[in-house]
Amino acid sequence: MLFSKIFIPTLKEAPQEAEVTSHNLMLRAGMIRKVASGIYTWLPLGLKVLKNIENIVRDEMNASGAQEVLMPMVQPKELWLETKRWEKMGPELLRFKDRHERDFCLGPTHEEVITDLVRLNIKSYKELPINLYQIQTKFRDEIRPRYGVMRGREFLMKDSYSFGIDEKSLQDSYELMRKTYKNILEKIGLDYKIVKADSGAIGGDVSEEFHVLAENGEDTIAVSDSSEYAINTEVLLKNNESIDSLEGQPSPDGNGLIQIKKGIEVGHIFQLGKVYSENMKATVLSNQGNAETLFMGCYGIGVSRLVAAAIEQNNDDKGIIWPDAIAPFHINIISIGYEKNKLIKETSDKIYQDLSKMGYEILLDDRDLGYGSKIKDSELLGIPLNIVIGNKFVKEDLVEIKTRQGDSSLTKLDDLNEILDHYKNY
RNA sequence: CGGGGUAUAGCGCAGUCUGGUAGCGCACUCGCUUUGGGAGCGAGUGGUCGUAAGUUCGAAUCUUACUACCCCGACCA
Repeated sequence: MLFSKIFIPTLKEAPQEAEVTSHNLMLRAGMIRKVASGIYTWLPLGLKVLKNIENIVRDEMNASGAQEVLMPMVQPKELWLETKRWEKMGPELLRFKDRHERDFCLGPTHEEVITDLVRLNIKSYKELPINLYQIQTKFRDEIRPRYGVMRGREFLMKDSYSFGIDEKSLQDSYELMRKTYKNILEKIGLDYKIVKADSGAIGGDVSEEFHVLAENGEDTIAVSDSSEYAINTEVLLKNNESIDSLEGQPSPDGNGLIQIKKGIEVGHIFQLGKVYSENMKATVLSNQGNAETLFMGCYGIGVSRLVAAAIEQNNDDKGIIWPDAIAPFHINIISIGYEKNKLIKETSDKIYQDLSKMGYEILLDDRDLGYGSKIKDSELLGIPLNIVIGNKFVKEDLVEIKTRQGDSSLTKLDDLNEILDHYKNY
């Protein structure tokens, strides 16, 4: 894409509304704009990243055997009455009436709708286990939305729900999702921890959170310094103990000492058991011909939150540093004098074509600006690799290859393929 | 909901104390010169100063009420 044509309204100065790094950078890089508190429009650059993450999530979910569906955002009161959540949930459940005075809510989650779907359409143990998921906009009227899309009211979430005939089936589904979530976070390229958690209001027995480690994380987690063990400090702390008192204590799993870290919760997996299926009478016939209540699990990933989390974990004072797998563009061709110098234009266009054919997402900065402006923007946007074509090319036949991390080298254009092979591990 | 803060051009700000009809930087438009770390000169565009009411000859400025947004807390997949 040509930089001069794509809609990326970057900001030189930090907007006063953003105090958190990822929020600040998403606004400055022209990824999002606010419509109301906790409600955002995604602009082309932000949307590309969002879609990249969404597609990784989708690929891994499909690979696990889960099937994609799309449920409505608007849900009728009647289903929520069945699980008693119409009364239990507070104002975070946004309720309204249609023109016939019938009550509805905006879906903050979809246990009711999915359980209704399954109980009406799955009748035999032979159709189980099944795992259905969607990637969809959720709405929760948070008490205090904050930090941009990190804690928005409207946000994109992948939520999936597994149904099985017995406890064993649930555990298998849970383990499969646990593995799938690890694959997703590793593929995106983030440093994370699986954290033992309080299952909270959703109910059920077993639950673990996936936290992306970052200094600005909202949650404080205790991790062992010598094992994989991690636990949410909310679970660990008893009567008025301070978080600091945990640091250096023996880890509860018996391995090493506790370290306190900050994390951003990007995923949560639950073994719900029969909580919802009992309330909603979701049963199938077993091989004995008996009606058996379904065992249910639910698994969420905050797709839009992952965008912010990735930035929180990967940035410097110049801007964003995207992991290759989710970068909006892999390579930025910084062409200095594009409109004025025919050789530079033709060479830039040629490289653009060649690299695009190789499967890279390419940005070509054709704007009538100097090197400084262009490299600053590229650094702000976090594009992993830059190819600079300017007067060094005209005079000495050299282009500069410069990574977002700061490595740079000059090379003849002939060597480009070889150089790029080095960065080809996307 | 409790506490704190902000609201003046697209963004960042000054002007408010001490009332006199709005300004700076960046961005944007046009022209010329520039082009390897956010270019220069010249000429321009853009604001009923968050909303409403009040005080006053006169309000961005004083008074009152309201709203929106941000931060801390409670809360939260």
